[in-house]
Amino acid sequence: MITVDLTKNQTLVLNTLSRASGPLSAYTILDQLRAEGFRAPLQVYRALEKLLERGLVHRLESLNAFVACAHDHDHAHGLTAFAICEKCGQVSEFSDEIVEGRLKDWAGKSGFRAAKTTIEIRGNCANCA
Amino acid sequence: MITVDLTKNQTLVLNTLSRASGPLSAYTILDQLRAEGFRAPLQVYRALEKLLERGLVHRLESLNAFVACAHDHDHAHGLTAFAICEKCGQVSEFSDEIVEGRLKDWAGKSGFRAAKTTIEIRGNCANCA
DNA sequence: TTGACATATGTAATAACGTTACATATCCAT
DNA sequence: ATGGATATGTAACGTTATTACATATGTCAA
Ligand SMILES: [Zn+2]
Ligand SMILES: [Zn+2]
Ligand SMILES: [Zn+2]
Ligand SMILES: [Zn+2]
Repeated sequence: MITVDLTKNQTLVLNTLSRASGPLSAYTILDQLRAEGFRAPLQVYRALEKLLERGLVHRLESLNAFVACAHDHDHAHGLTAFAICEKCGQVSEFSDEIVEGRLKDWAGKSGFRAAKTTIEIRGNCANCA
Repeated sequence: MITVDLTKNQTLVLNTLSRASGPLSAYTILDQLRAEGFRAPLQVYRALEKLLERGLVHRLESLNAFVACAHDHDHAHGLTAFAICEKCGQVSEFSDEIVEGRLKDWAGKSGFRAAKTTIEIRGNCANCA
């Protein structure tokens, strides 16, 4: 398994997300990286694009925000679901083969060719509920 | 079962979505309703808010867009999943009790209190694949 | 080494999506 | 009639994402 090095900007963005306790918007990342020389949103979006491709970062569609992958290595993701606490911002990442299978079954029966699936549960985590 | 009448603006927005062949953004709805006197985004967002509460409209988080509910009556929704064709824009709405149960199980084990769950499959429909 | 190509970066401007604030109107129950 | 709840009108603003164009850097083959 080959691992391509991250570029400078990709590394800065990934480190910012990894240090954060919850999801960050692209503009929050930008603000946190101004000290490192970032000046424009595109610098963040371009880095995010590559990090997303490699599965090192996930986009939370219901939040328009991004999180570092909870897994510590660059593994292939199956279908990943996210539980997002609306109080403390904590995000839990989990997979369920049965859910994945059922959605695959639906796609098979319907002739739908799935490219990307989003599962996001909004609510309150055990600590906050 | 009581049914509260929709207001004028709610009716206009719902009709616009019902006539559309796919999801519409709030600003597209606004543009289509300028002839009816709409002038500002808030007129659309306020109508959408009520329509979403009543389950007559759904928000597609991964698209920042809205669709009329595919069911012709104002029924209670279980967990609803959406399959969105990225080529023709067609949206299929379906439910799966097993998926719903598995996610509930995960929440139960984790102590997570779910408020709203989003499932969206992006890809190509049978006609477009 | 040089030129050609792909990839990465810098910057400004603009587009797209959503909310806050405040004023006015309408409906309905007392 | 009047007070409160709901709906509407309008402007201004805030947030999220993309387009366009220029510059820089790395790789590879001639
Ligand atoms: Zn992950
Ligand atoms: Zn929490
Ligand atoms: Zn529906
Ligand atoms: Zn299609």
